[in-house]
Amino acid sequence: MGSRPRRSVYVPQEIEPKWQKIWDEHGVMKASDSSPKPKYYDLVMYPYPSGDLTVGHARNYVMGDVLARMKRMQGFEVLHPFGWDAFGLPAENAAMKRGGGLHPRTWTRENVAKGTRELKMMGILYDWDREVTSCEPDYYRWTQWLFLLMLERGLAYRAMAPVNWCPVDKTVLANEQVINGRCWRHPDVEVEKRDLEQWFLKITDYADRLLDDLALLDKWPHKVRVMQTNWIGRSMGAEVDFPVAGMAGESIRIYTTRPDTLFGATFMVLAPEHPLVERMTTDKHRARVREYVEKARKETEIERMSMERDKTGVATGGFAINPVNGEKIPVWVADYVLVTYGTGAIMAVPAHDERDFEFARRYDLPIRQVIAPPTGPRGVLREAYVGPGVMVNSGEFNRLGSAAAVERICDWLEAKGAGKRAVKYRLRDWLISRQRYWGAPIPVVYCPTDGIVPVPKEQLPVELPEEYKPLAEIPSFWRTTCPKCGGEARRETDTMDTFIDSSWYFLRYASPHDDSEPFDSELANHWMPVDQYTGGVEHAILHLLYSRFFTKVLYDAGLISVIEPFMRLFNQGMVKRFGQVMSKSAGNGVSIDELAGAQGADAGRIYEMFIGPPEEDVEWSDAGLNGVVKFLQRAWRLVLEPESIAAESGELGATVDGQALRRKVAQTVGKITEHYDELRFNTAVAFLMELANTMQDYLRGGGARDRVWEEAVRTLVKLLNPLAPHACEEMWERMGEKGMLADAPWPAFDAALAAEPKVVLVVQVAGKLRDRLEVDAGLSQDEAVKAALASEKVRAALNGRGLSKVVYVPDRVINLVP
RNA sequence: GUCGGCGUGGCGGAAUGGCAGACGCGCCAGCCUUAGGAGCUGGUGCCCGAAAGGGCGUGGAGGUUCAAAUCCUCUCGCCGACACCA
Repeated sequence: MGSRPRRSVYVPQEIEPKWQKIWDEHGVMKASDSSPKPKYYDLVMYPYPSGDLTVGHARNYVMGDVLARMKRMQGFEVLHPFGWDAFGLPAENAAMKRGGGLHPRTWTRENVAKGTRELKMMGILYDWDREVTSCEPDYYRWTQWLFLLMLERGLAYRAMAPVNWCPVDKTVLANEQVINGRCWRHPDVEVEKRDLEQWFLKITDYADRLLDDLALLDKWPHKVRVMQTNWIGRSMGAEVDFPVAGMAGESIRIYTTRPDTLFGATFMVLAPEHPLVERMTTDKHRARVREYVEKARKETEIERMSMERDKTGVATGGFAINPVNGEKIPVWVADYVLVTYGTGAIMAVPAHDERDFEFARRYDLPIRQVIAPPTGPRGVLREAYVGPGVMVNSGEFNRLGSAAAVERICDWLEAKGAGKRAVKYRLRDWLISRQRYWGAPIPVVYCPTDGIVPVPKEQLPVELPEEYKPLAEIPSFWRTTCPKCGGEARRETDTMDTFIDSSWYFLRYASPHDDSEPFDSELANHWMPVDQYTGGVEHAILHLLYSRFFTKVLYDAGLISVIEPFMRLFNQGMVKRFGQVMSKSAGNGVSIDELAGAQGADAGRIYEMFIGPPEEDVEWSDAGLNGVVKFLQRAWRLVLEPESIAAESGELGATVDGQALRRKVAQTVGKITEHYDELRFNTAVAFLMELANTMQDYLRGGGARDRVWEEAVRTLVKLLNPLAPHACEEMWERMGEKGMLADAPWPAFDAALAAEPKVVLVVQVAGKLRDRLEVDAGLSQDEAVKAALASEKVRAALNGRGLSKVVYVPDRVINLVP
């Protein structure tokens, strides 16, 4: 290589802007609604426009882009849209904190422009014509429309709810704004609990379907399905009425998942807020009970929920009758019973419930065992036994297994009218009111004559006023007339939780400019469901559960034909640097400008895919990035060295080396296609590196630059294209290929071509590796045994012993067991 | 506390019952070069050995299997979610 040929040098700064412009002009990622091709809906969770986009955040968008680009080349009509989750507290907080007093709208729009530019710099292609921004009136008009749909369907209602109230700001705070029981803006001010009328969505009506349909989501991460299952928290049990002693016709209804332990109930507990507390309490106990209830009410949610604190409670002095045995048991009040779950009252079975056990110990209440463990000592319990066992001390149910007893006792309760089977959920209705400016106004008015009146749909949107101030302080906003009677009325001044905005945006992408409805049903049915949904695991419950809920409501309303929105879900890991999640504000971010200006967006893209398993958090390293740059440069040289362009024609696979190269190319096509599809990008990059290495070895070994070589080069460029699209388009053009690479067909996998004629057969003797033999592929077991026994090493290991067993896995391993 | 996940070379990781360590980083030796944070060649799990070769090895201990990083049981460590839901 004395006199080097003049090389074309890879300069990403020149080619990246060039191709970004061309893609933009050609509308490469524009999705056609009327294409005859099969559709593929590739969606990434739309972000909050923080203005903080780094290469770390971009990782997830690169994943979506790689998939979109491959699916396009594979002949799919790909919908790959983008938008902005622009409403809500984060945007408002950021505007206040970092925007120097900017209006949230101004701040948001600036960040959207910035973010769009940065995404384009990374070479990520979206159908920008379909961009949605949740804070713009042409979007939130339909968010409001959907609220009205919920209202019509009886799924939106107003109710009193205890909320976090900041006495200084005179506003309700979101849970996220309460830090250690104090207001986030006034660290010295404790948040109060207030009962206020709030809007709720009845997601609990859908609890069963949300739970049962998780079974359809077999391509979701197991973890997310488990989390949603637990969040919904369905439990089966019974409601039982315990008559109150001395109060005819009055009873305490409890809920239990363990009706088999009914005979073990030695006392009862009411939540402090339970309506019967006051009436149960005898005069002697009144003062203490009132004091306790008062104290419990004052405590914040945070204090009350804080674990590892001793259970407290007071006796009411009242008694109730256990319906199964007529026993009179004392009724207590304690704050470990929650008024918001079940019936707000429990029967306490200290022998078989850890919490009741702890409480009974503390207040010296009786403990009666009614389930005998199948094994182990009986007698005095040192702790609650919560497992199954045999019924004891339970009258006619004695000697039954506890599982059978559950059914028998439920039957008994139902026959006697003392109780019934019941299902309860941990899931609560969704509180959507926010006393905040930056959200979609809830479109109702309060009329002294007509009560709550929805704003007529044709009057939507209820637009946010220009002035940035709590809506309740803007009379020009809330002073209005009743749509029904025309009289003076007051507008709702709360806005909606931002999770409402994101519960339907994936439908809006189907018809983003529709100005007569939230989405065109036909188009939504065409594109839905989302084939691949990619985003952070932090949304495992809220966003994903709410979106599933909305989808089911819209299905019931006949507006859409799918019951689940997202078929396949993927949670990508985060990019860290110096041990912390990369972000501009943390000062450890690598900006997209920096990257593009130095190693180039393509190197960054490949690196982000190569850096580690896509679902794991990964540590950014500049050294690792350099390795990828070298790979990219090597690929560039392989493809564009002058000799490879001036290829000779020749017979396909004329030489042994040529055949091997063809085989490697075919194998790589198979593996890359599969691994991109399964989002296993780190291994996909490794296979491409292997291919490049093989190609380089081929040339070094004197391989001809014939048609086999040309085909290898073309295939390498195509397979690499989704990862490094700028470099690959440029190579494609310089190779003299016609048309854009983005439009070129994806290479087809040829299994016959990929098959290895010779394989290395591993020979084990009694499970220990003794030799490796190169043999023809597809050997029969007899042939394999013969080949193995021909080996000196194998014979030595067998040491003259015969074979008692042979295990043969064709083309991989043969295990000879003496 | 409960549930879920993860523990593999100096490092990121690969292999989901069949050759442990693909691919890359780093490191070592050499080549090329005026130069190298460029390029090329070879090597690189650990231990014994001059070598041939042998032994050991996927947090730890057992087990299932012809065969285990992979499946099961227990255990240790780390991470995440939920957290009195009766």
